[in-house]
Amino acid sequence: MLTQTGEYALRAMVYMARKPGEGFCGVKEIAASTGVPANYLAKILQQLARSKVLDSQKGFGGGFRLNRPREEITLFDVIDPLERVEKFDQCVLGQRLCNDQVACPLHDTWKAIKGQYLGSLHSTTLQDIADFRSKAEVLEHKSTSPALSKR
Amino acid sequence: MLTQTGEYALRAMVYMARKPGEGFCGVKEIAASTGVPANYLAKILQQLARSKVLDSQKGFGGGFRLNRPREEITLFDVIDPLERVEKFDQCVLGQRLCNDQVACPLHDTWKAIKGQYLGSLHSTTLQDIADFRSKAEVLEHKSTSPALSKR
DNA sequence: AGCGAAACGGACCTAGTTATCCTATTGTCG
DNA sequence: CGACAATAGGATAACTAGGTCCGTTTCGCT
Repeated sequence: MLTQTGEYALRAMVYMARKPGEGFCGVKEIAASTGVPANYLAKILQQLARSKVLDSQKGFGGGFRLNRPREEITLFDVIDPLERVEKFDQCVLGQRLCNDQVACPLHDTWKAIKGQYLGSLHSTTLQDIADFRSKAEVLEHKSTSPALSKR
Repeated sequence: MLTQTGEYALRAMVYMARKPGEGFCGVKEIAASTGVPANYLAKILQQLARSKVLDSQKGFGGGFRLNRPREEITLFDVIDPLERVEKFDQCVLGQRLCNDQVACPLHDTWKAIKGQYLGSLHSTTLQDIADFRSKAEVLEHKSTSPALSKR
């Protein structure tokens, strides 16, 4: 479903999206909080920076931060630069020619499955994830919730 | 979305499901028709035989065949024995404890995405795929279609 | 200007997946 | 029974993804 790399990227992005404030956060901090190997995470974040999802800053006090507001970054934006998405366009049965007109037996079925998946990735933003509150939290703050007025 | 191995398995199974007759088909035949490396395909089919999706027969005239009627084999049955499905149960964010009660921020979202995918795999049978007719075929046989009376 | 903290980039190592090859083993046919 | 055709299964090679290491560059701070 997700490669290890894609999963790591998601962990880091969710971490950053949920962290209050606008400052840069360092690789070490993110790695420690998400359990991702620091050196490898650095590579991943560099790729995300290259694809303009993240913004990076060298030197003291530097690190990474979201390059756009949370609600404008989808799960697709995070995963797309890291996984072999070109395979998505290729026919599962290996036919050279396979499209809506000339289709392999699996085409319609697989197109639907693929569509659902990509649709979900495209329609879910980091905002949606960041807004999440566990049931425990919801119960705890049910009556006197200041956090919900954020919006 | 699918590993190479899973894709190859699907190709072979669709081929067998669409092939008329009940006899065994050899690895070489399937490999030639689906473009899958023959030796590797043999390994895959052996695994599918071990997981009771296929039936195998050694010796002259031997090969593989579906172990159950087409309509009782789902895409999930084909892919499940070959891919690391245990990962599906693990929290994407890496939390040791993550379930409906105590959940990570991604839990609900990812559960939905996963559910759609697995649901599709479970609800699509080889019969559904085998029944497929391309638009060209549909047009060709539109008026005098004997094939549709199969059911 | 000099120091240290960070990302950047390249080289390299490791492990898992994909693919090949070779030797059994088991079946059919003459 | 012997020849042959097929799967079964083990060993191994090739490739790719995952992961580490180290020197370089860029920045903030004093």
